Amino acid sequence: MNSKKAITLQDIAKELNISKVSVSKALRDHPDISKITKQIVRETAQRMGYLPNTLARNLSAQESRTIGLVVPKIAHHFFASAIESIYQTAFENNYEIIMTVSQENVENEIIHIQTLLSMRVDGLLISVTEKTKDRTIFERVKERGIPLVFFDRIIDGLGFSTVTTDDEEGSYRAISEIIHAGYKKIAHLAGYDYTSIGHNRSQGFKKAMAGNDLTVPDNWLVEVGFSEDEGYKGFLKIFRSGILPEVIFTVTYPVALGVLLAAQESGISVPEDLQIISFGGSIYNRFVSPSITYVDQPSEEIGRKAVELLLDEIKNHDTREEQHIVIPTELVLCDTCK
Amino acid sequence: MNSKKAITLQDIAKELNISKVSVSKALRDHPDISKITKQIVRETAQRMGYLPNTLARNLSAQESRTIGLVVPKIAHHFFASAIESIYQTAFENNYEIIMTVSQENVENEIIHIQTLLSMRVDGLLISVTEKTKDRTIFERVKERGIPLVFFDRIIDGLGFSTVTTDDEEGSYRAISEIIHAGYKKIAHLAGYDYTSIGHNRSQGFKKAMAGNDLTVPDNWLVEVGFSEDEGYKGFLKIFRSGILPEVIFTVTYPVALGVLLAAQESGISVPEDLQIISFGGSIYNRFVSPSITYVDQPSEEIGRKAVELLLDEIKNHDTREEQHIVIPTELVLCDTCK
DNA sequence: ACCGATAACTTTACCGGTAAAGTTTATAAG
DNA sequence: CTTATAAACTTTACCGGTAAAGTTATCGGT
Repeated sequence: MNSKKAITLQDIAKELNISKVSVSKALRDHPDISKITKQIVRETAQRMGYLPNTLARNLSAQESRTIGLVVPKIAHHFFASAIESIYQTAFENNYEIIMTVSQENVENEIIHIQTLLSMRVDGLLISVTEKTKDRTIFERVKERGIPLVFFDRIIDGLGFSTVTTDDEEGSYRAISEIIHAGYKKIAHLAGYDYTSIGHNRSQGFKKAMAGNDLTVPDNWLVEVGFSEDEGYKGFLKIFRSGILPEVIFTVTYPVALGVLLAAQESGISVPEDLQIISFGGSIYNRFVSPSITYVDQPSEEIGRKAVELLLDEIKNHDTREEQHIVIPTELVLCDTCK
Repeated sequence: MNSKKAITLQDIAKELNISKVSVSKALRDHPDISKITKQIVRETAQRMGYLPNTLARNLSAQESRTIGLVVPKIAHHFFASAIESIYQTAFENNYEIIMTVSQENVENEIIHIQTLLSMRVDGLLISVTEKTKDRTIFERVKERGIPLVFFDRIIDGLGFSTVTTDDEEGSYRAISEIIHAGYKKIAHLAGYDYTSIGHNRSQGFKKAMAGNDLTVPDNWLVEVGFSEDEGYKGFLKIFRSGILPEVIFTVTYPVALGVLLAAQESGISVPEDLQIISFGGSIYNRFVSPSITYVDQPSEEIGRKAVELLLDEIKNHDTREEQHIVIPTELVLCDTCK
């Protein structure tokens, strides 16, 4: 029952008394080989259950038709959905994806990038962890000339292309809109400022507040991670600091859920006593009560664009300039912030 | 800016005026090489940014330390969570995962399995689509002697190991429990009977009903797919057929959400007029209103066990017997079925 | 002084493909 | 009747590693 070694070109060649190169050519429909031989070879390969050895082919071809993907998490609506569309788009273009998960851990991220480089992927698709600051590994990738596209959570200034949502603009418009709806006391559970999305979403928030002559007390601007847990803690920080705002704007959807939970446990009713608005939603949001008003990120589009951009860079290796695609978002009004 | 070809053992060898085999041995800490040389080689490799070519290594070694994974979907709580734990467990054991997504499509599933075999993965981890009936491809895998472990959605009778939840028993106990709580009119949106989970969950349901001398009218037993969409349609089928049951038991959580949505749109209040109970839950369920009583599947444990079992089979290739691990579930009471 | 053992390499061969450069035979052109 | 040309192969070389076998130089034992 042991794994008998797989059929190779040589096995087929021996069977037919021709050279393995002829078999290789026949299967690739090379003009050197006659129609009859091609036919026979194809049938024999089929019959013997031949499957080409991708390792050998890629080693020889010096390309792998494989893309390396590094994401911080899977079980998070935005990523699950973006990943699904990345897989779909790659599949349609005949590329394989090798995905790795950093678990929001910087060391894992580095290990995974190295592993993917070792596997000689044709390009990299990366969304960094919530803690990534050090750029060294990315500079190394740059030196090697491996195409890389960042999506959603990016590192800029390195000359790599990026695909993001309009974090600043989207936040700005969303907050402006609810200010015009009459809310004035707005707090922000922001992402760490050294993360691209943390910084940009926070910028949009600040601009909207400043543009409407509203000030934000220090303890209404709290830096947190991107998880539910962090939202929970973040709410308590604001709650305990004294005065509760009318609205809390959160950097991600899980953070909003954390706030919701912490508020409920603290005896604060949402949306009666407190409004929540988040950047990013979830397919489950419409079942959540109260459903949270959110800035919708088109996750599938981000995934698709990221793959397309990367494939473009892989093909037009030397000619391509770095590109920065920004995908517009829109505010979806739900039970909160009415 | 083009991708300059990567550093190889030969490059390091030339730099140091030794043979590439010595470099290879030095980096692998082979006893043939002196301490001083090893030191120099390591430093030089580091300095030159050497990363081993996994393709070449695996081709030569005839093993890849890679597991092929085939799942039907990602953006579904059970899978997102199981996948995350599969990745984690593989990472801890120094294995890479190559995941592919069938999108519940049988043809894709076959293509992906072939691709993974071509990539010479050391083993396969598969959860089949909701439509998979044909066993041919799995028989081929068996013939090749490649270790394969099915998880959650399995095909049995082929001699492969499986990791599942106690679908039948879990359903049986859950339904028995709510019968004892006083509910008698219970419908079931079942999965297709040729799927393992569809069949087993349905069996458990039927046994519980029969065991309590309850009959199930034909139109209260509807076969559907595993998605929200299917739940929506399934509810309408029951709703339009005349009499509404007190409880609808759904084969998956997304199906339950579909029922919830369709019920609400049809003017049926949940949980006042109708109870829902589902096999499988979601981290978001506690935010859903009404939260749905569900049979909890330990998705992380399933993922972890599946990887461990597969690694075991990869290592003890010939000696291992097929194993069938069944992981117990428990009923989690929420807003429905009180 | 000679022999065998050992340390520290080097050379050769192979993994399973593909590209490039032969080789043979039939056929068409001059 | 040569000779160039094309068709249909075969041979050789290479991709970047690793295992196995071969090569030196050194050293201790007798």
